[in-house]
Amino acid sequence: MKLTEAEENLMGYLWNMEKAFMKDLLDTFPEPKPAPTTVATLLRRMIDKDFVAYRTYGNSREYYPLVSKEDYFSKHLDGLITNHFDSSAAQFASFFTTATDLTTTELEDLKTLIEQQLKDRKS
Amino acid sequence: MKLTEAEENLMGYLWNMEKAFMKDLLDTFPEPKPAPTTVATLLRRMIDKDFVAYRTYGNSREYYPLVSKEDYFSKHLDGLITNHFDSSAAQFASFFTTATDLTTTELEDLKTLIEQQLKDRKS
DNA sequence: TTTTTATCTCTACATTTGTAGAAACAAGTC
DNA sequence: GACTTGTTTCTACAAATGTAGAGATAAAAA
Repeated sequence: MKLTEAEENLMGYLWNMEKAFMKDLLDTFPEPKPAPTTVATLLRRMIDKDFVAYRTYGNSREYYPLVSKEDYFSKHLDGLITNHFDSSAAQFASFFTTATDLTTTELEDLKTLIEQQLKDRKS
Repeated sequence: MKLTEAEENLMGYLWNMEKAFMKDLLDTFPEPKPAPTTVATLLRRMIDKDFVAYRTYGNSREYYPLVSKEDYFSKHLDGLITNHFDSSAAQFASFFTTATDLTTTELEDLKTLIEQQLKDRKS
């Protein structure tokens, strides 16, 4: 099961806020804000898909993600790599570093990160 | 303009083959193959969206991509990073290296690649 | 040249997606 | 207690998507 674009967008807010009431979500949307019923519908669908759950507080609900951003995008990436990069994460990585316009500093940071990760594995 | 999932899948074949006739595309699909008219419809929509064009050879057409896989995914990535990683490619990169299960060798290759890229920039 | 095969266009249709009004309620405000 | 506000459910509906039949046609095969 996958989120649609509108749902994914809303989910983005929810990931940032960790948990939120309808009102908070609506506030987060930039103008022009969608109708409250629109957000309600999206939330409902996301609940049906088991991406979101909620706790009831009085008359309203506090929504929260059931799937972490990491897990979600990890799967997303995985699908992308499987379908379009010969299932090779390395191939994708190589594509990524060339396609994105990382600054020199960012590249250096990335290198450090990789070195760190390599070091961690040795243990 | 964006490709839908079914279209993107078909586009994947086209990118691999560089150019292809209807028949070749159909052959590429794994069982159960879609109806030829289904593929025809997808191609037509992709042509309308300017992602594909064709040369006429006799009675049939040789289709080819108008957008490179690199450009396409570059934009895709860009959108993803903008919307969910604070517009920071570095942040995404860091997520990527942890989320994907790169082998040690792949990590080393990636490191080499980055070093190469850093070296290239210095000139 | 009759038949078969491949391809293309047009049309169709069920689902999914994006968006939201109408109506029901509960909680807070006057 | 009547009114306003926030929230939810139900229902709706246009547009996008996935999938493909019917029919026209042209090339290839028999």
